[in-house]
Amino acid sequence: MSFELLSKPIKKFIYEKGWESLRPIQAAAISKILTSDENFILASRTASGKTEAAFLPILSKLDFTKPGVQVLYISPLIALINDQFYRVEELCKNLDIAVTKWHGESNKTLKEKLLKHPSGIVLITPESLEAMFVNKPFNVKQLFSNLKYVVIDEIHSFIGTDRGTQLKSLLARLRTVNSESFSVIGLSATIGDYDQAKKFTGNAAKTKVLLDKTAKDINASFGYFKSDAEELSQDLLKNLYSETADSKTLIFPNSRARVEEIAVKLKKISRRLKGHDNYFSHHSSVDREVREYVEFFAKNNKRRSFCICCTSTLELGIDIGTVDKIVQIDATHSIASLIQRIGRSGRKEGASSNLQLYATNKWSLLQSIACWLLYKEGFIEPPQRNDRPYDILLHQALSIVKGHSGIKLTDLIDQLQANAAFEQIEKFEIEEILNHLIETDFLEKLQREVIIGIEGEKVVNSRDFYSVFKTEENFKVVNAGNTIGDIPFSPQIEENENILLSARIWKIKFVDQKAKKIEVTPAKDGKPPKFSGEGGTIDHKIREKMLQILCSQDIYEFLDPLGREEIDILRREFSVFDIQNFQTERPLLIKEKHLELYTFFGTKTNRTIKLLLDIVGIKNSAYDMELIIESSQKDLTEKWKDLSTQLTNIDAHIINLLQDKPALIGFSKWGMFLPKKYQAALLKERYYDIDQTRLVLSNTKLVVNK
DNA sequence: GACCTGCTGCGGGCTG
Repeated sequence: MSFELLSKPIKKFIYEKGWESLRPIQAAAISKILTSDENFILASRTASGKTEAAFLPILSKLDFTKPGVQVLYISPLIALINDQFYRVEELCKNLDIAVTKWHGESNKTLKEKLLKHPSGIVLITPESLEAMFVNKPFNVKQLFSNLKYVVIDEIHSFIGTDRGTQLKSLLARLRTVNSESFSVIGLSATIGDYDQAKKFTGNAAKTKVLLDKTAKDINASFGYFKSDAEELSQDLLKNLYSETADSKTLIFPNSRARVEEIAVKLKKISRRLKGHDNYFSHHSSVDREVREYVEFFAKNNKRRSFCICCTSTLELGIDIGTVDKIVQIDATHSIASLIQRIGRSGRKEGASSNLQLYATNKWSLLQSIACWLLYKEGFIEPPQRNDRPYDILLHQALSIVKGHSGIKLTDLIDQLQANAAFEQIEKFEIEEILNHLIETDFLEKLQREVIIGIEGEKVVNSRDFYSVFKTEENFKVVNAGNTIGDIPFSPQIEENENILLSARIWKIKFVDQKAKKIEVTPAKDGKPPKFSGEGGTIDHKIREKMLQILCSQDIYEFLDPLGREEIDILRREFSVFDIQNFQTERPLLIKEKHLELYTFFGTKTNRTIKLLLDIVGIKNSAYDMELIIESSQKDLTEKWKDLSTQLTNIDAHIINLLQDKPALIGFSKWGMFLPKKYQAALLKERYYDIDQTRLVLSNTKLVVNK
């Protein structure tokens, strides 16, 4: 049915490809996109043909002989643009439609060609689009004034994030140069909140979700191997080796250090047992060219087994060919992440996914089970709220002023106020922030116009201006002229220390502090580099599920005997509390000298509770799973009832806190240039969770041990 | 006890 609606050349393309039928999401998207100008979110699992679902109808529908770029495809990753370029170009090859890659690593001559003859399809990153607004505002108009469609790939990676707010603002700015209006198509396999996804297009009322819930079969097994924090147990490694030696595997531990540990140790085992040598590591500290080689190897090798240990660098849709098995070591930090990772195997039609889970300590075991059960229930955590992004507004204000090289202050205010990304920010707030930028010399006022000020010049002319996220400073690791990767400096980095990187072992020969360079030679034994990081943000629902598991008697068939035994031990430990309702009751362990409150709340709620306890003067230290409280039970229960009253005055508390610890705003790259009041508002919305805390404080009953 | 992402314009030197 849908097929008949397509244009002749597109039908011919499908015949020639030998496709017997359209996938469900494609059939749905074709009939909807061809017959309306609404926005759509295409939600269906990985490798279900979403790219074609968007492009087949768009290519059928539009007249590409018209001047100007007709379709803008936006991706969070350069690697994804490079992959999609081939797919889109193949679709377009008989249609005489120009397809241009536009990102920091793409060919400049081809970019110039596009500027001379704007037409066809452009594939771009948000940062490159930002740069275009800043440096080539005239070209933005020339290229995109006739734009008909914007396709956003992996749209979940933008929703609720700073980068997403930036993109949303850029789309709003594109609309102001667009002669008619363009439609937005978002693609994703993991949408946690459909209403938020609809809002992302800038017009929720005009956005429809097309959903294909068909899931793949998954063969899952789960092993518990207790290990210490430094090194994995030998039993786990042996088991992992035998499970993966004869297949194409992706292994996801949760840190770069552990990636290196596993890659090196499995390779050692494999050499001893005369197995294959195709063990790789893939994460942000591995040199880009080395990573590209690993991706190339995986994609182009049909028969040989391989094993890539990786972080979330291989979580999104980069094409690495067929993978037989996914290994997850310890709990993912979100269900969305688990779904993306599972999606990397069994990509072929009809093939099922194979998942092997491991846990190395009791809390991670519990969290892994919670994630797995929530995954099977179909739960995906909602994205973070980002309703009043003052920091991104500040960044966009600088970007607009720079792009205009002078703009009337009232026009700037109007533009920001009309921008859908900032719709919840009041006009007087915009004025206060702009006035602050003028006072701090980021902007300079010349009668009615504003231009970039002295302080502003320092940031807008930097290469780092175009992104809204922060990056750490690294040292380059080099062996005989070959770059192996980039690692953060730590006290461990000194001559004659041995480190692991890129699945190999190195001895440090020379550290050049000035050039930020580390010379290394191959070695036999060593340790992973030290990487620093904040703890992850765990959703409330995962923690609640963990308590539910402890309170239930369910037996988990998927879990190995050691894992079941560990869960039994945990359940016995918690049986001293008589928890009847896992949603409203929380265990409070009374010890001789202190109290241990097992909150089973999400990370942000834990943070907020800790802040409130500090405010009322209850000495405490916060850990992931528990709050250690140094006060009497009587004191705590009395003040607990009163904690929520502190929430009424939370703004003043947070402002005070910021005076003492200005570094708290460090999570936001542009937030540090805001007035303190707005920094506090950012902290309140993004670092703490006031609403959830209010809710749990009014509902939660502390249950003490028998 | 975390992970990830991207990047201009200009000038000078070199290659074909």
